[in-house]
Amino acid sequence: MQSRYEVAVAKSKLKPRKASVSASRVAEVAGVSRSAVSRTFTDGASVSPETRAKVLAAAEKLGYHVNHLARGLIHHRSGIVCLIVAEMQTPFQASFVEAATRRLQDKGKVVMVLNTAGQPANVEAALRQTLNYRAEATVVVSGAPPLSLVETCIENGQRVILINRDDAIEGPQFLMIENEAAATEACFMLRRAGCTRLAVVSSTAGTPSIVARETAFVAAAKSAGIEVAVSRAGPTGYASGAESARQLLAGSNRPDGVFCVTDLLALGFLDATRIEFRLRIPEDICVIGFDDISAASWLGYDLTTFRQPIAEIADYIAEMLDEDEGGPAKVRFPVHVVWRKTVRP
Amino acid sequence: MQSRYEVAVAKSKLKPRKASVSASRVAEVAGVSRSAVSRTFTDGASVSPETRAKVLAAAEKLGYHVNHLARGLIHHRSGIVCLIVAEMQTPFQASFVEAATRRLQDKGKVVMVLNTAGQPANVEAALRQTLNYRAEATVVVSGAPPLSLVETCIENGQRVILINRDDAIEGPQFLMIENEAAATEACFMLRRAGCTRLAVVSSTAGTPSIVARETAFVAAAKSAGIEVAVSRAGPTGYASGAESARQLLAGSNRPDGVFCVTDLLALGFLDATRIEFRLRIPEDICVIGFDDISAASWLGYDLTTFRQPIAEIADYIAEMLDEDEGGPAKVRFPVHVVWRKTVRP
DNA sequence: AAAGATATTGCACTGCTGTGCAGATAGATG
DNA sequence: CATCTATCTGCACAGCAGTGCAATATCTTT
Repeated sequence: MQSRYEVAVAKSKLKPRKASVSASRVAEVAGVSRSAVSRTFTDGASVSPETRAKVLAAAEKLGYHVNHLARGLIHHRSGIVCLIVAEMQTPFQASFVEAATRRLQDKGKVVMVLNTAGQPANVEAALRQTLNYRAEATVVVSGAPPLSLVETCIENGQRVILINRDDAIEGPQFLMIENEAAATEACFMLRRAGCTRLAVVSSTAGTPSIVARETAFVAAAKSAGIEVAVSRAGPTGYASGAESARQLLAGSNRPDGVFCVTDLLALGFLDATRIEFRLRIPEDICVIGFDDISAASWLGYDLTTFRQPIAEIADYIAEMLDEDEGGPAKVRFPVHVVWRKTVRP
Repeated sequence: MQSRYEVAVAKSKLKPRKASVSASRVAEVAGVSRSAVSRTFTDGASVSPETRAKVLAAAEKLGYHVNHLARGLIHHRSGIVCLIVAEMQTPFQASFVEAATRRLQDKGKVVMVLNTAGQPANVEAALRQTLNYRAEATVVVSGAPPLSLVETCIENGQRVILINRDDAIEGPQFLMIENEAAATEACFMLRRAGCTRLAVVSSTAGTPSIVARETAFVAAAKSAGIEVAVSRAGPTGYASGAESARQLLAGSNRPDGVFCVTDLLALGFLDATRIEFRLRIPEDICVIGFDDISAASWLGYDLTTFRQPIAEIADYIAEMLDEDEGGPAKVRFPVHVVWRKTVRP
């Protein structure tokens, strides 16, 4: 009894929801068979012009739209691409989502955004959703996916693309930014500007990108015989950058060249340095950021930074999903220096 | 022959794509009927503990996940909510998408993001996609939807939610920000700070929100007997704000109180004012923005602005979609002043 | 132990669309 | 006019999962 009752409740909650018009309804109105309707909306199918016209007229009149859920069921292709992302209100992530949705739509795909809200546990739930909706591909922009689930996705015919990760697993495609090369270049740029006391401003987030940039910068400096001060004041953001400035500049041995692993960190660092410590940039301290978010080019900042090739990555993903064969397992994208005014030339 | 050939080509393009595991496969492995599998994954259905265990074991082993496309087909509920949005890399839009995806996911929905890429024509295509995927609801965050299509959506049982629009049409729900009240308040704040020469910095975008704020500010000033200088230097963004500063401050009768209809405009205005004209804020000019994007609270800006209740709106949408009956046709959300340092108290 | 109540289970049908196949129609050709 | 062919058309089945209904198994009660 109990369970019956629950069923009833569930049913009433999963209310009918006025059914939408189907192909059979259109066929009825147009006076043709349902097959004819289906063929009218299938590229390259054989329908006479008259039938086609009748169908289109009826469809227009009824407001018929092909049910992609049913279509996907047959073709084993839902047309859905999932984007798993956290912190999507931050400039960099937001730009990526924007670029990806645009490019994928151009290729006829549709994007489902799964927000992990920063909770690592949610990544698993998100991957399960990609399976539930039979997504053709999943792009993991942030977060650490459970590898066993990634394997399940691949076994189920899904393409899996991991951005800026480097796990030891066969199957997914890895798209990576040349973080190390950029960090090494940053070190070189600062040294050439005459900086001798280097620091790196990082965060406690510990994502692969952040760690790679931080580590590579320290290594590059070390190989030039320079010890680097590392500051991680909190999560990756403006406030942490400002806090790092307070920590690094309070001491006596203050740095004169700083690499911030993210533009947001850099902007916070810049503001605190100028406003709270009244230091001049780049005269007293040179600063380099990473990402080239739009605020980096604002009048008050003019931040020298590295541009991530967001559009190129989005293009690459869209192109690749269009092809039958997946591309190479690992692709690295170069970053480019954007020279502005926070480093002496 | 021609068409047959095309069919063949199309078929080869719509390649099989390794089929994913289905309930019948699980039933086979578990040694039960397909119904039992279905019941195991249906809340409140009647299955014995042993059967359930066998099914779960087989499902786990095979990596089975219920096909929500098929499930949606039966229930007439896809679980999909569409967000139609443009310019989603801007701070405000990005925050809204973030909040909406999070709240809707909490309610068991999944969000499909349709990027109109700023092309008005794409709004129509986006609405068609919502119909194709049988979305339960569509939230139009930006862009002007063709009203006839909106009607089609509603006739097909879809909920349609328009943000900051005011069209004369029955059916959709309108969620609106108290733009007028805020703009009027902004005028009052500036006058109380002793400003006598007012200006409004707007944009050429002409979206309803922008226009409403601009118009209400001008009207409020007029009723106080003040003529307002209006500047629209370009699209809604930092660069236009800076350009507006150049236009407004170049003349002799420079304003001493400025309402920028968007924070991005305000930040551009602030920077150009301070850096290029060497004016002090708030001593020489008071500035008020709108949105309370995160950059507004950065050290260098400290912008007095209005906070849009993003979280509340997202909550409201999520709650409302959960209920059977749609809420009232129009709901207005209040905005709150965030006092910082760009207006004299 | 027999009858009645209850919990499970499987069958078969539904929802929506795509498509192979066979039959029908129209057009071309000798 | 008869025959062949190219083009359409409709039937029927497939793809996946949910569910009413009837049959079966299990347990309770007298």
